[in-house]
Order: sequence, then structure tokens, then C-alpha cells
Amino acid sequence: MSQTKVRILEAALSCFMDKGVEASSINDIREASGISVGSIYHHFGNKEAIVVALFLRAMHDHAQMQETALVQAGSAEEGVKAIVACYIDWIVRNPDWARFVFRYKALVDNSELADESRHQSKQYFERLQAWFAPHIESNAVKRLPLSVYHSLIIGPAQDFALRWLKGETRHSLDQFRDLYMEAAWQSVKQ
Amino acid sequence: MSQTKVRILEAALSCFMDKGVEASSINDIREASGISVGSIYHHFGNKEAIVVALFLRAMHDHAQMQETALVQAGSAEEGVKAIVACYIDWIVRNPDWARFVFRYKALVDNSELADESRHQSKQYFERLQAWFAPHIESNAVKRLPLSVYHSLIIGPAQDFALRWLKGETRHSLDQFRDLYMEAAWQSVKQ
DNA sequence: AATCATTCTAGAATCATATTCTAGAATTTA
DNA sequence: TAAATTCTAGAATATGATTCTAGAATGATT
Repeated sequence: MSQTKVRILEAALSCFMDKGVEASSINDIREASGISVGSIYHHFGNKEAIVVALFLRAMHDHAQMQETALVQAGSAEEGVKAIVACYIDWIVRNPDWARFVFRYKALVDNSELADESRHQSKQYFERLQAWFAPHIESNAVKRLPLSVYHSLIIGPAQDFALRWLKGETRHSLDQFRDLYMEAAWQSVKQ
Repeated sequence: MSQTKVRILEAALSCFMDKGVEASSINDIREASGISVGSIYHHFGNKEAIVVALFLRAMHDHAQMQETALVQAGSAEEGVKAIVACYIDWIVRNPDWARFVFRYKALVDNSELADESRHQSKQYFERLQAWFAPHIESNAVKRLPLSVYHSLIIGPAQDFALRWLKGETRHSLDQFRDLYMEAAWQSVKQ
């Protein structure tokens, strides 16, 4: 990735965090980055593509963290709990990125450029699938579709995390880390 | 609500479902409703306010359905399961509304007009709180903050429902209704 | 019932801003 | 080195949200 693209992305992120995507104009990004409008369009084609690029970066970062955690897990229980822990830890460490992802998820999904995002998400799911397979065979966990696993494991923490990010709860996310880990395991174990 | 406002909302919803909020112009809504641009602005002030009005309608409709289900519930278990059942049933019956809500939730949240939405959501939570209180006292369910309850009960179904609405799973939502009801109860019961 | 104030409707004018265009500079390739 | 390509810049264009102006409908007051 060229120096110019990186500078555009960094400036865009700071504008987007600050005022939101809609309220940030290309001219704002030009001012923040020092890169001309023409050059921004040369590299990204349109504003949406900048949002998508930032989104993919965040997702990729989280996926890598999860991958690392999963290879270290020695049992189904450890793995399931690691997924939840990882999810919560990533959000606690990167609350701005997390806010960005939650806020613009739907925008990316409905974008013309959603293909790359779907592709990345598919790969993520395939890796999860591969990890779960032996644990299903050994009857450590229930036999369920992957999307149902995902919802049972991540769903609760996700809902609470979103509320936490919006400042709508006085409780900390960390505080319930163990609760969500345990709940996830209880709901998928055989 | 005046006849004119209703006609604007109906036309707007059909445009939004069709092309999305961004791609629908005020002129599209004028053509679909037969109401002039000036009149649309007179009634709503700006485009965002139309989105917010539609969003609030959907939320209110679901909240009412849940309210009805909760007053009929005779025990903590029935109540918790009713919340999940209601949630899934509402989505299955109103998939277009549900898609709209998921897609524009963040837009509404970050709008200047989010106050009414927050107010409605606060009321919803207060009613939930009131319903749970006696069941906490009687030790039927764990003692947890309301936002944690909400996440444990709705989180999994919500995550799966979103995937289902996007057509990303070949499984039906209905098919796992009982599973999600049971999982919710298991995770909050004492 | 006539006057006045208010609310509503209409469409034209304005304004903001995403995107495209044109020209030239820098870089790569043959 | 010359041609081809990629990159940068800023001006021009186009789209569409919002505001403005004028007049019609409705309601209140006498």
C-alpha cells in the first residue's frame, strides 16, 4: 500500500471519527491529508471505497488476533472462550475502530464494493468451521450450523459491547468478560 | 398524524426499501407520494427525520407486541422465552421492516433527532426492568444489570436473524426458534 | 361574514459537495 | 531516451438537499 493511500486513510479515519462519514467531505479529507482531490479519486474511486478500506483493515486486525488465540486453544472449551475473550479484548483495546465498524457495517454491506468484505468474512467463517469440525466429531460441542454457533458465542457480548461503546451502560465491558465466556461455552457444549 | 404525513412516510418507505436511503432523493419521494418538495420539508424538515419517523414506528410496533406477550407470561421462564419468541416472530413476519431497522439503526443513533429514539428505547428498558424485578427478588433469575440481561436473551437471536435477513444462511430463522428460547433461559436462570 | 393569522402547498432558486475532466508532472518500461 | 503509464492538481460539472417566495387553504376573532 502506497504512502499516499495510507496518508489518505489516516486522514479519512480521523475525519470520520470526528464528524461521521456523511458530514466529512472529500475536501475535509484533502485538507487533513494534504493530498489533492484528484489524487484521492485516483487511489480510491469514491468516498465509499475509503470507508470500505478502513472497515476491512479493522476486520482483518481482529481476525488475526482471533486466529492467534485459536491456534493456542487446547480444547473446545478453551477455544470457545478464547473467541469471546478475544472479541471483548479487541473492542476494549480499540474502541474507536469498534465504533467505526458497528456504525458503518451496514453501509459497507450495501455498498457496490461489498464483495471484498464478503470474501474476507467468508474466509473467516471457513477458518472457524475448520476449527470446530473435530470438536463436533468428538461430541465436545453440539452439532449446529456455523452461523448458529457464531450467534450463540458472539451474540451476547456483541449486544452488550455495542451498548457499552455508545456509553449507554454504566457498567464496564471487561467486568462481564468471564460471564460472557462462560455463557458462550454453556450454550454450545454438548 | 395527518393524511399527508402518512402518504409521505409510505412513499418514502417504499423508496428506501427499494434503493436505500442514500440513493433515494427527495424528488423520488415527491414522485412516489405526489406531495411537493416544499410540503415534504414543511412536515419533516429534512430527509433524516423521515428515516427516524419510520424507524420509531417499527420499534414501537415491536415493543407493543412484546408488551402483550409479557403480560401474559406467568413465570420468569415463560417471560424470557416470550421475549425471544416475540423477537423472532416479529422479524419473520416483518422482514422488510426488520431489514430497515438493522440497516439504519446507526444512522438514527447518530442523527440530530436521536432524542426521541433514545426516549422510546429508555421506556422500553424501564418496562423490561419492571417486569424482571420480582423475578430477581424471588431468585428465579440471576441478579444482573438490565443491559446484560438484554444481551444474553436477545443477542444470539439477533445475530442469527441479521444473517438470515441478509440471506447469508440457508437455514430458516424459525427453525431455531426453540433453540434460542431455551438458550436464553439457560443463560439467565438462577 | 369579513378580516387577520396561521398553516400548508408548490415549484423555482440556491448551495453544498461528490464526481469527472483536463492538463501536466513524475515514474516506469522497452 | 522516448513512449507509455501512473499520478497529482485544481477547475468544471452535475446531482440533489435545502431554502426561499408566493399564494392557497384553514381557522380564529370580531
